[in-house]
Amino acid sequence: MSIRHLFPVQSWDFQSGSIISNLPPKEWSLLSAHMVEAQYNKGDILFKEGFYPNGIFFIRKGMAKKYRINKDGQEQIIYVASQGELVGYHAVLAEDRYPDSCALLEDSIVGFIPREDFLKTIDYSPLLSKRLLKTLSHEFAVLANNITFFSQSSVRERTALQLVVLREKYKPMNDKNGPVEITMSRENLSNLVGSARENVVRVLSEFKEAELITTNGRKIIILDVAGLIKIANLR
Amino acid sequence: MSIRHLFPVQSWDFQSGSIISNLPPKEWSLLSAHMVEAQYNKGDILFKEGFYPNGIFFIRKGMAKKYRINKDGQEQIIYVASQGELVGYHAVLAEDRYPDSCALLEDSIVGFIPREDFLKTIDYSPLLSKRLLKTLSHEFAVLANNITFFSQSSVRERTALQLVVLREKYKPMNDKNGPVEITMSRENLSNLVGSARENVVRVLSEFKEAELITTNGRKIIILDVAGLIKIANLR
DNA sequence: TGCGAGGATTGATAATTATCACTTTTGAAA
DNA sequence: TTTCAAAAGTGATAATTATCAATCCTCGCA
Repeated sequence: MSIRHLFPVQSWDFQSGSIISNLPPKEWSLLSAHMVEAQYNKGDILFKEGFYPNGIFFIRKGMAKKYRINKDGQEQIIYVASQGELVGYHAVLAEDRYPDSCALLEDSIVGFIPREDFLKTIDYSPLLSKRLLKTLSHEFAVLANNITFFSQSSVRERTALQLVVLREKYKPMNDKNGPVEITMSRENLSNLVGSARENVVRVLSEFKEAELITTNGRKIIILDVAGLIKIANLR
Repeated sequence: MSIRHLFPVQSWDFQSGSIISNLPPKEWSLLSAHMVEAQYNKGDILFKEGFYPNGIFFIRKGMAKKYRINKDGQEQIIYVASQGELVGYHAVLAEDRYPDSCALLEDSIVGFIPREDFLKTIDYSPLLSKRLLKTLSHEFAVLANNITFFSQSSVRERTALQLVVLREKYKPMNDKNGPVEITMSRENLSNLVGSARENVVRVLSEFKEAELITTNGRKIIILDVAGLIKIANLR
């Protein structure tokens, strides 16, 4: 079931996949000349905040979290990147250290493109430049959304929203018919929602009671997206 | 007094001014070919969320807030842009509506550059493209900072941080020696901090008691930046 | 120079969220 | 299967933040 008529998915999604999808052959061969694909395990770290970047990453299969850890060790997940998305390009383009860290949420296949190839392809291709400008500008809108929502919504609303957003990301891993299963630890979910685990768990219990979701072991199964969207109370 | 050794100013500032500062003559003449400069009054609106952009704005003198308003009418200030900064380019580059609104915080002089000239200059100038990519990527880091700080810090910490950030923005309007005066309504300050006016006022009273700040009428005068930075408790 | 509307402040209290302590459940390994 | 460490869930309570109701100040304007 698509929810585009009920919920502005794109307002919460970077759509970084569109940067390289259907790139002309010449561009793609320049970019992927030295691309190395590798298998990663759940929990593996692609890059860490504060380090200088050597290249960018392409998530061919799997899912990753972009997050920051504050001085108290508290983690905040900024974004969940899924299949087809690029990560790690901000630091390269800003000519700066990584502003966040990135770890895999499940076993994944990830391509690595060296910094030089990425920059060279940008120099060669106005199309790639344009696409990057477009995606980065769109990301601004997504993050502005996030800031507003974070500062003005309750834990209950934020949890409902994140479940709706996660549902979109976990869709490709699920049976096309049938409800979407989200396999994310309560710890990660609360770091995404930006609240303590206990609070998020209590909200989940409430949602379960209201039959908006159900659980199977540790998995969260979304039963009523429309209901969750209503609770998220966007506008 | 510079606080760069105490506080990472750049982590909280878009630095969009660097996009057009010292642009080569040819680029600048293309970009500014039809630029119109105008005087605006405090409170005037440059653009509104949801509208399609016709061009970008250059704040020659003054200050503007970028903000979003949620369905309850609650305003969240995303960013305060000051002298020398560009605003409104995200929507043009994303080929989308404005993700936020922008209003002037004081009487200002603002230049308007038509969409077409901006895009044409980007097409012509790899340098401008590069600078935009760099600035947009840097903005990502700033917003990621904001999200983390918003979700993990108390109103007291957030208020201290914003005062430090605002001090930098209000510096140019103040006597080079002497402390910096911030002329911002408590309403705007609390919309920036992301809390109710009353809470922010109480925090200000506490800061005043501790002689970190003082007030003169409605103006806030920063007396002890180092103390505020300590309270902001960054890392 | 005094007036008044809007902005700033304070106090009291309700609602939300964080934290700590503990029990139950889960799922992977023996 | 059985076991057990880690994850999930629950309850009680503290801390923070929001909200409502007043009152006090400021500053532009008559």
